[in-house]
Amino acid sequence: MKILLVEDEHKIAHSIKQGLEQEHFVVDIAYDGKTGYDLASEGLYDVLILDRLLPGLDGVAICQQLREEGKHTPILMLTAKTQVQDKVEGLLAGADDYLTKPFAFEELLARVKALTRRPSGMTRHRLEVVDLSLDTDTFDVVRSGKRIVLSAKEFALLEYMMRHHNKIVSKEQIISHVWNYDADILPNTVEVFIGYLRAKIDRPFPKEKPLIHTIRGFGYKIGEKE
Amino acid sequence: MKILLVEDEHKIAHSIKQGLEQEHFVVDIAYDGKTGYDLASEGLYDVLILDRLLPGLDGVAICQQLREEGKHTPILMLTAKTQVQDKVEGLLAGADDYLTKPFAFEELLARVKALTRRPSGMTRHRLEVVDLSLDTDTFDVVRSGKRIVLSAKEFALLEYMMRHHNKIVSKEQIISHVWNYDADILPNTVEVFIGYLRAKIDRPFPKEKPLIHTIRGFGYKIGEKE
DNA sequence: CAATTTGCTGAAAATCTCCTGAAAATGTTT
DNA sequence: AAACATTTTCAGGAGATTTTCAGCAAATTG
Repeated sequence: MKILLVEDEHKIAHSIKQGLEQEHFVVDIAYDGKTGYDLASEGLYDVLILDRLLPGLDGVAICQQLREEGKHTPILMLTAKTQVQDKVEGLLAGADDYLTKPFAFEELLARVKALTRRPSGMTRHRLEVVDLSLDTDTFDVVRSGKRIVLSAKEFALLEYMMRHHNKIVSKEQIISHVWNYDADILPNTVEVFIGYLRAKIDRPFPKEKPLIHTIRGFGYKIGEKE
Repeated sequence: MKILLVEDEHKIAHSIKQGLEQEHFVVDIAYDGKTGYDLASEGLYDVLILDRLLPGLDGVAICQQLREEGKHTPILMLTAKTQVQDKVEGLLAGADDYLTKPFAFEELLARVKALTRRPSGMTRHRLEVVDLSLDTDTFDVVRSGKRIVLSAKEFALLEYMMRHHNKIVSKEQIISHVWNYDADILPNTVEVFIGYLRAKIDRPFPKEKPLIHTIRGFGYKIGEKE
């Protein structure tokens, strides 16, 4: 789960980033509206957190522009003011939720989670593929009743693949969704992590069919067949 | 938005119909598989909701048949059991989503909405020529309901030809579009790959007319006639 | 009907992709 | 700072794909 945080106050930005990373989100920061907009429009993020007041392009403007382009990434808007006026403006611009500063981190977290959950229906924090399940709330990963312990990156990779089960995902897609945008990662790194996942979720279950498949020349796929 | 609901239990069918109508969907009901299939194949519906277990033709069978005919109306499958086997079977048959009974109506609604949303949100990347279809998103290639596995270059070549179906494409055009601009490729390489494609998409279907045609002196063409 | 061109095909050669063990770099805990 | 875990790069090799080559068949030309 990748989040873009657009916030000009470095201190606040970093503390939020850190908090979200402890919750296993991948977080990129943009310190001004322009770069924020540029990054957001690539469409690689699952949630955007926009500050209402920003140097250059402000939160509402970014929001509006993205919506006009047909992008509907969930947006959480942060604002200093409590004014009803602001809230209305933000929602009109296309924001999905609103949070007034100062706020408790827990509150931010709750709303971000609500936004990430929304597209897949009601309360859904569990991904399942055949006999493998992954819980994005508790970070439990279980196959055939057995608990599996994963590292942060392994978890992020598996989550991404499970969100796209039965679809082929290329190494490039994986890199841009699972790693930060400024990370300079070789395709081989993905291969290595696929290897780690196989060692943990396929090899220990020789009775079951393997779930991770490589489609040579295209990428990888998680699912039962092929 | 028009929905076809194929469900033999009248009570359930009506309560679902009523709920969806409150959400401004237009809902038709078929109480058995045969009529369900007949109605569905007219292609007038935006979403199909199929019960897994039906008198006569069951949900999976309907699903399979429709897909083989190249119809890709989004399908939501309802199944009584939680069995992994069932889910897999349904998805293999070509369902887009499934829901296990009993379910909360809200959940059904959420999924139906998700299915109706998809076409507007994401453009279906599917190319079709007669009974051959190629999905540039999932990389699935299917002819007459049969999956065809292609290598990366074969896929790229077929994609290019299908984007220009019924048009003649020269070997030079193919080279410059399917290979990198700096690749130094002999025309014969294209001939070889055309051979590979024929072996995979024409030869295994002797009952159908071949789709790949050589126009001596000019190039190749993909399409029904000539 | 020869002579030439164009395309097909089997098989060899060249190249590329992916996997893996291990080392290096980075991060975390104690 | 040491011990440990995680992330990332590197290098070698197995196997699949891509590309070339060479001989043959079919069409075209004169």
